[in-house]
Formats: sequence, structure tokens, C-alpha cells
Amino acid sequence: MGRAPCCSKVGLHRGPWTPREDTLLVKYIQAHGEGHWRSLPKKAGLLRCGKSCRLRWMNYLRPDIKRGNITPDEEDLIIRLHSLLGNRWSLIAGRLPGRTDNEIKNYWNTHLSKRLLSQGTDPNTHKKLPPDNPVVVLVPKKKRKNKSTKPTEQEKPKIHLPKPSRFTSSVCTTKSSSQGGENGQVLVPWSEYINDDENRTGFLCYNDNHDLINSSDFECQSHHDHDHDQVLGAEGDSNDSLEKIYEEYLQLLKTNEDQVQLDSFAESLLI
DNA sequence: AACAGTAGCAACCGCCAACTG
DNA sequence: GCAGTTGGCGGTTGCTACTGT
Repeated sequence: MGRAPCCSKVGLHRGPWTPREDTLLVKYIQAHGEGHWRSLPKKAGLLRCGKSCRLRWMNYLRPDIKRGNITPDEEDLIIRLHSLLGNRWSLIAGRLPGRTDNEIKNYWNTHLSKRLLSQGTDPNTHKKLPPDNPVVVLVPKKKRKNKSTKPTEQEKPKIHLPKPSRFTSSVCTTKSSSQGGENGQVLVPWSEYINDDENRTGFLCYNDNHDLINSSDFECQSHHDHDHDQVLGAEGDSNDSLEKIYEEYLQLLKTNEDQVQLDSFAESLLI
């Protein structure tokens, strides 16, 4: 029994990704598409575990990633969605176009949970804490060794719901060439080169000589699932979609104190 | 200037469900 | 139906930058 590890760890790179590794990965995915993560590193010439490649792509290299600060609207939506969905970061991320589950999870852990605590709200239950009972059990960072001890008390029963799929995937092509990867051109996230990445979205392009090419030469085509389009709209309408979800949720809050209604709203988000 | 403590976040780990033969 | 494989998720770690002393 036992599962084979996802990859042999011997001789594989770990830790932060280098621009060169990013380049290789982006090039490969542009040419061959996502998927087959296990075999991808070898084919792409990367000394990385497939899982690591997938994570890097999903969280940083995808063209539709929105870098930069979380806006107050997004913050509010995260808090509301968290109160409905709990720590299901991928679901929450699915409602925030361009944001990744990892980003939202990190943001929650470092900013939002602390803020809620400081406001006297339990970040787990989203209920007001008794004023005289500072349950500021700022979960001490414990060095994990024995994972078998699962959290027990007040743990919500595990619900197995259909896994959501990302609402979009994008393919970037240059206007000047039919394939983004042609002419040795490579897309690299802004953040790789720009430090003041205030709400910047997009990629820089450079060729094999690392000569930067104007990213305005790119046009991104998002391939949306129609159903998701109806819910979230196109990429450019992300603010609208946020507001729509807000509105819907606020209406429920106003008109209904029935938890069942709210639950069904949460369920609807899962589809 | 040097050091210690803290915060932020990229990356890793282990588990699980879906898929495949 | 079963076992192996793959992809995806949430929790956690550990590095780095920042801040305070």
C-alpha cells in the first residue's frame, strides 16, 4: 500500500523559482497547455516536482493573475464569503477574479483574521466575542511533526461538495505572431520586474535575449465557461460581479434572517 | 551599526477525490 | 470493484524584509 510520492525528490530544485525556471515553465505551457504536471517538468527541462510547477503556474504565472493590493471591496467580500464558506479558499478565490486561493489564504491569515479579532469578532465563527473574554488564542505557530492530530473541538463536519473549477483560463498571444512562444518570446509577470505593482495585471514579454518587449503587443483571450459568465461576467467586469454577489448577499441579510436561505445562497456559490 | 523580534508570503507537505485501466 | 495515478486543496513551514531596541 502507500502512495508513491508525486516525484522523486532526488536532484530536484526546491525553494524560490528563478526567472529562468519561470521562463521554461511559461514557454512550455504556452506551447503545450496545462496539465500532465507529473511529466511536465521533464519535458520542459525543469528540475522541479510537477506539483511545484503546477503551484507556480496557478499562483503566479497564469496570465489572468491579478497582482497588487486587495481592495477594500475584495476584503469585504472575502470576509463575507469566509463567513459562508469557511476556509474553502479555492471557492472564495473562485469568486474573486484574478485572485488565487493561496493569496487569499495568506491575506486572511495575516490581515483579516487579525483585524476581525481586534474588532472583537471570532474569525472562525464570525460571531462577536464576549468583551470580557478575549479569546485571542492567536494559534501559536507550532512546528508540525505529527499531523495525525486533527483539530477536534468546534470543528465543522466535513462536507464533500463538488469541486469548483476555475472560472477562466486565458491564452495570451502576441499580435505580431500567432503563438506567444514564437520568436522565443516569453511572458513574465509584472511582479518579476516591477516592485510598485499596485494593482497591476499583466505580463512583460521578453525574448531569449531577455530583451523586454512592450506588453501592449499582447492581447489576452479569456475562454469562459458560459455558466460562469452569467454569474461573474467577463474578466473586465470583475467589479460588477463582486457587486452582484454583494448585492445578492446583502439582500438576503436584510430580508431574511433564516439561516437556511443564507446556506442555500452559499450552496449556489459552489456551483 | 548590530541584533532580535515580527510580519508577510512563496513554497512545500500530506491528504483526498476523481479519474483511469 | 480495485489499485494506481493525477490533480487539487487546505494547512503549515521557513525565508526574507521590515521594525524596534
